[in-house]
Amino acid sequence: MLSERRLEVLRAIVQDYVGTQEPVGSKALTERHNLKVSPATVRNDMAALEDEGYIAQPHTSAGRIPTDKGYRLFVDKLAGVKPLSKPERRAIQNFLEGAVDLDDVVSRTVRLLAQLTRQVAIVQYPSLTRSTVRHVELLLLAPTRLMLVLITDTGRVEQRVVDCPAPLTETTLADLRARLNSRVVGERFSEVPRLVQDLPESFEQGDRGTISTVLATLLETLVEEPEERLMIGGTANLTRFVHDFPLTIRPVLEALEEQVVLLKLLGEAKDSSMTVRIGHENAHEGLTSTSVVSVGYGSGNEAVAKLGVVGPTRMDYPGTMGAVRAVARYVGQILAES
Amino acid sequence: MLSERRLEVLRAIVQDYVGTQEPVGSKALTERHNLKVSPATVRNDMAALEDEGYIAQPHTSAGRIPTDKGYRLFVDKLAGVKPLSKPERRAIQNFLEGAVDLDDVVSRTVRLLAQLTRQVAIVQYPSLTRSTVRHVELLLLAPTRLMLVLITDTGRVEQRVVDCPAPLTETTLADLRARLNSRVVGERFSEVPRLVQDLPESFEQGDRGTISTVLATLLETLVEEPEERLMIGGTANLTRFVHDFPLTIRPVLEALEEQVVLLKLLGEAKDSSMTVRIGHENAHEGLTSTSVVSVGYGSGNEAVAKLGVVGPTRMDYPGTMGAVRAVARYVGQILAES
DNA sequence: CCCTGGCACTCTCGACAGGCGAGTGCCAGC
DNA sequence: GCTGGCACTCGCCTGTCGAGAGTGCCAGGG
Repeated sequence: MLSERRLEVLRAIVQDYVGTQEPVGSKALTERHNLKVSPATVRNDMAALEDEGYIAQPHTSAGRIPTDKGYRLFVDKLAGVKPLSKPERRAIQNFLEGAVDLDDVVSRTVRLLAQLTRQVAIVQYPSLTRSTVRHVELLLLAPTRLMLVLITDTGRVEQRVVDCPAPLTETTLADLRARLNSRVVGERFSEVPRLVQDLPESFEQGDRGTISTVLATLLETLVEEPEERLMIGGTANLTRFVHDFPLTIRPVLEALEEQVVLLKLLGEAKDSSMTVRIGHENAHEGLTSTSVVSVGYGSGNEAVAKLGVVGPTRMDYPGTMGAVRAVARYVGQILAES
Repeated sequence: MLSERRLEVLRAIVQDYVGTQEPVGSKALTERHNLKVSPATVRNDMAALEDEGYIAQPHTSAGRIPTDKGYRLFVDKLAGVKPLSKPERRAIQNFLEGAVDLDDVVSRTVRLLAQLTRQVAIVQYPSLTRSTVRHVELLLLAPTRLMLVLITDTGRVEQRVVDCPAPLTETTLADLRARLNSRVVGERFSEVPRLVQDLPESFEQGDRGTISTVLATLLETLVEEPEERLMIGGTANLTRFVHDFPLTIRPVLEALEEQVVLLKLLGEAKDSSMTVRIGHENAHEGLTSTSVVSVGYGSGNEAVAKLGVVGPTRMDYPGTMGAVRAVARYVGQILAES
């Protein structure tokens, strides 16, 4: 186990390195933090920390920088979550309250998060699986073609065009619409398949094929989660780290374009509490020099989706975590109101 | 007026520079293109081209590179549009046909365009103003709160929550829904205000306020074009130009995050034909070292939106224009079918 | 009149060497 | 167990130099 002071030294190293982006030496440490010991002592501590793998030197005789393991310890034991200031919280609330629809909420959230953390922000759209049905609409486009519109309690809208095997009359359609809605409105998506299972049987023989087709499309939309969508923003912030540049930024931008990768990233943390994945803890190899801070958000107690930021491992963890948590909280509120 | 051969020299310079990304000298030119004259002659031509402002040298005694003016001449007079190969066209069609809804069409188009051109792709969602109404749906969420859903002929869906001044019954709502749809379905957005103007008068006194509120929201959605949305992709391609790097990429990423800027960018070209804006021709200062190739696309003869790519001024114009044109054409087809 | 080969000049780029300074590890003393 | 001192290492910066590429100009030839 590391002594109290050595932990203190590690904390100082992380803080200084995050601030200056440069390897930090023993002398600078004693000057900037009042550790009440001499540089020589700190050097001994640093040697110990290096043996344990918490810090490393880029080259012999340069200062030390934290390793992934060092950041991990810092986040777990040494850092709190820095709460936002009153004005910041007011600003968040004001900014989010102006949103007119779900797309707008998400896009505002992304911009806000990117601006607050000065990093790349990722916001997942409220997930379908945990949502409930608000309404299902069916529109006849042509005798054998109709459009299915699904509206969820989170305000999300999905639509599909369905080609029917046989023509359908307006009356049959109205009938189907009414019965369908009376069964599924207010229900969770996972319940829907069970609830509509026997619906075709209550229609005339000739229409059953069509009804089944429509229902199949509906279930597809619900179950397959055809696109767990998300929005990202603040990619320009990547350019703030000009040092190790093109090498780092390229794979990150590529990873960010792969929605699948990002969804997996957000999905990896099982529960909805705040999660920090540092450097190589991220499975995707384009992101091994970045850290991901994510948290669930939702309209009620339960999280319906996640949001977070991606930044260099050398990020201001307390500040970032504070911003992410605060934004998630307010977005939850906004969703609950609408 | 420039002689035939000098134009040929300019073309050669542009082609070589686009290929190699390096200033091109007189000797290399005569070797790679059979100009049938000596390097010395080419040097004289180059001096003339430089006097006219079509090319420039980064430093004394380096090769020449084209200026914005040079690219402009190249695009206008010297370059054709390079048609895509059969397999490429097949691939486009196959890829786009798999789309399930409008979002999917747009997202596939973006990815496709980014991949084909190896540049940043921008696709605007089909615009509301030129669209027609397919259906308007009204749902009662609470006695004084309803949701308005607008579906356009391009498959786009907009929804708004409306707070009513007075409670509304299901029957009145059904009545409104029916009358509203019978008037506006199939009509252009610009016609709608006129068509619904006298609608409140046909309802009972007590409901008129509510009806007016609903209609006002509808008109707002139609007219204000509250969000001309678009999607971008392929930003990782920006990192292919590692040379002048952080300086260039930063403002570009920032500009790309500003949807307003991009919409203006696409909107600037008045008609829907292929437009190329080179370097400083772009109003936004973050984009002065990039070129934008854009074209309108639509389901019928008329364009409903635009798409294009953003890349460095030193891009392969014929190839890029070919890809952009082809993609626009196929997207139009897909939209027309659905 | 235009093209051509030759020549001197300019300028960038990479390699190399030397000096500087930051930072370290170790040791003896308190 | 902490501290000051000291020798050492090594990366970075600077200046110098030579090579190479490209140019502009000029005189000669078709």
